[in-house]
Amino acid sequence: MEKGPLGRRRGRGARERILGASQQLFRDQGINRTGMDQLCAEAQVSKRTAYQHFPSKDELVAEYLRRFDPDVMPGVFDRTDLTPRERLLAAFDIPASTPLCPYISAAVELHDPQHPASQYARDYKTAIAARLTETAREAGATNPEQLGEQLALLIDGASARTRVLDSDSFPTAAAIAAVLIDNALPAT
Amino acid sequence: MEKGPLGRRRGRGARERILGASQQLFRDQGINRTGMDQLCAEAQVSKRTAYQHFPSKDELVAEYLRRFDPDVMPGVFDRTDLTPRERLLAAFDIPASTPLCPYISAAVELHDPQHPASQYARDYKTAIAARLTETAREAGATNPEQLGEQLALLIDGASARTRVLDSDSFPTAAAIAAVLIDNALPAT
DNA sequence: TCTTATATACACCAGACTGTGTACGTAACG
DNA sequence: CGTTACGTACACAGTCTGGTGTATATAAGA
Repeated sequence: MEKGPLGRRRGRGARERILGASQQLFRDQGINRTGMDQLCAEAQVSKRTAYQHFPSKDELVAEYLRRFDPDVMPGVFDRTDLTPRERLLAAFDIPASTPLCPYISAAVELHDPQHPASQYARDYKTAIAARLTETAREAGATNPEQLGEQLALLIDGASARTRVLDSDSFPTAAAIAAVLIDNALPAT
Repeated sequence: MEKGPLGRRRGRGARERILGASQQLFRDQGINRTGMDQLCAEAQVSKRTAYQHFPSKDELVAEYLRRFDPDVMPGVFDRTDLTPRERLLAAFDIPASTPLCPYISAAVELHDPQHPASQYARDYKTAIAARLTETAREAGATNPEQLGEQLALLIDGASARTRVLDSDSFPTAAAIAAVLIDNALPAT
C-alpha cells in the first residue's frame, strides 16, 4: 500500500472510514441520535480504534464539521461561465439533497456555544457570507456587505423552513434574492 | 379551591406546573438535554404524577408545542394602532428574548417528521404564514400569498442565523422585509 | 529479520435515560 | 362521615450512552 504525499494513511484508513460514516449518519439521523456503537459498526471499525483517533465524540463532531466545507456549495463561486449576478443566484439552486445545513443542525443539537464544533459552525457561516459579499462586490452592488449578509440569511431561512415544513423553500428564497440583487445593483 | 368554568383544575394544578417547567427548560436547555427527573423537580411534581398526566415524554413535548402559540408574536397582528404595513414590519421587532423558534428547535431535535410534535410545528409555521398573508392582503399587496411566505422565510432565517452566530439577525431580516413590502405594494 | 504503529475483538463500567409498581397521604365532594 | 380522585415518595427495571482495559493480530518500515 503506497503512502500518500503526507506521512499519513499508513494503516488501513480507519480514520477516513470513521469520518465518512459520521457524515452519513450525523446527517441522516442527527448527532445525538447516533451512538458510537452504531457509528463504528457502519464504519467497520472497532470502537477502540475510533477512540484512538478521536479523544471523544465531541471532538469527532468538531472534525466532522471542519471537514464539511468542500461538499457544500462546491463550485458555485468559482464558475467562470456565469456572471457574478448569476453566481449569486446559483447559490439557491440546491437540489434538495441537503436535508438541513449541518451547521444549523449541530448548533441546535449541541446547544452549547462553547462546544468545539460550534466555533466551526460560526466560522463556516461567516465564510459563506464573505464569499457572497465578495461576489456581490464583483457584481457591482452598492453595499456588498449588506447584500452578502442578506443572501446568507435567505439561505439559512430556506434551510430551516425546508426542514420544518418538509417541502422545498429554496425557490421562495431565490425569488427574494432576485429582488434584493436588482435593488442593490445601481443600473444595468 | 374553586373549580374553573371547565371541570378541570380540581387538584392542585400539577399539569400546569409541568407545562410551565417544560416551556422554560425545553427552551433553555433543549428537549433532549432535559430529563424527566429534572423537569419534575423544577415543576415540584412527582414523576409518577407527570406520567399520570402525560403518557410519555413525546406526548408532553407535543402538548408543550401545542400550547405555545399565545406566547409568540402575541399581539402583533391585532395592533389596530398600526397600519398593515407597520404590522408586517413589527413582526421583526423581536426583543432577542427568543433564543430560537421552538418549532425549528423541535424539528431538529426530534428529527422525525412522524413525531406528534412535528405536526404541530408545521401547523404553526403555516399559521404564521397565513397571518402574514392576510395582513399583506390588507396592506394591498399585489400577491399577498407570495409576500406572506417570503416574510415567513425571513423570520425563520433570522431565527436560525441568530442561533448559530449568537448575534441578532432580525435587523437584517427587517431590512429585507422593507424592500420586499415596498416592491409588493403597487404605489403609495 | 525485528520493531513499531495501527487495528481488532470483547468484555466491562458508571451514569443517564424513560418509564413503572407500590404504598401512602390529602383535599374535595356527596 | 366516607368515597374518590389527585398527588406524593421512593425504589427499581431495562436500556442506551460515552468511554476504557486488556490481550491479540497484522502490516509497514528499518
